[in-house]
Amino acid sequence: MPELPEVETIKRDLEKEVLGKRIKLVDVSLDRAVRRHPNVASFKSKLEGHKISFVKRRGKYLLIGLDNDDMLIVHLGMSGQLLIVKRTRDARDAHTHVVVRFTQGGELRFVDPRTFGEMFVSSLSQLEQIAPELNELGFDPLEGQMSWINFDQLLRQKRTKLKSLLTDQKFVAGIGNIYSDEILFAAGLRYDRISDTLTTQEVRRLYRAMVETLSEAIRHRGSSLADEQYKDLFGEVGDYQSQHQVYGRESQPCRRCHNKIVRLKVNGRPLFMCEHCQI
DNA sequence: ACGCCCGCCTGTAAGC
DNA sequence: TGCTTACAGGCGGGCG
Repeated sequence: MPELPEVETIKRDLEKEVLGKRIKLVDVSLDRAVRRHPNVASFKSKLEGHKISFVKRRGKYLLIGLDNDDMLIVHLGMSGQLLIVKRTRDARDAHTHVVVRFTQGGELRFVDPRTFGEMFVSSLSQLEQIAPELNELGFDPLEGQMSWINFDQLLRQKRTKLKSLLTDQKFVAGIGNIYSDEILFAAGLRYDRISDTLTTQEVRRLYRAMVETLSEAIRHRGSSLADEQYKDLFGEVGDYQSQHQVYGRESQPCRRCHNKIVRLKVNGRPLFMCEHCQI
């Protein structure tokens, strides 16, 4: 579920809410939520007593730094939520698997019905051992440095359909099924165009579409689809779904040309596009 | 080496 | 009405 804009929204709010707080105790009610650890106790003991020193995002991962070399790393999978709760006696939502309580009061709850999400603790130096995929992430579309010229070189090193490439975390980190469709529409490109055959102008359009779509989505605090799985730290839904051009708009008129948006199944996943605007 | 499919889970909603 | 089936934002592993 949560892609870069949703994770970034959570990251920014986490910075305001948990920076400097000390972890008093950790309660794990589903072992699977901390499955990278040999046992629950090893997860708890790495957190309890430590103070939170930074919050970062890498792709769809949240990194919550501690006052030693360790980080609490969170991946929300498809249905994970992080919630800040001020009153710790308030009833926990169903599927609350991990609770991190602070000495200053309040707690952070990890809720995840489908259990694809997870939490684990690692230092930077242990990451390669514990979670190698984090070290293999591609560039972050919103972290400066990259220009469309670099992007052009990266695209030409591959011969892959654009949809697969945009959702490949090793190529570019943070884009999933929703935003790849929105980006391709904004760029006016079909999902099955091959990455090393784009014209210079098309590469520029794709790069621009990627940066602008993701930035706009963050401005709207992410997308919450019909089932409202995505909620921010405070349990509020995002707003960007109202700006979607294609995702979830099957058979509705394209906002640009008024042709019907089509829904396809590509690599086993739903894909939405305008066959007139995307070439 | 790469692309594609499956499985991991559970809640929801459509279909019969 | 109620049971069954398909499907969903992600990702890693295995197969061809």
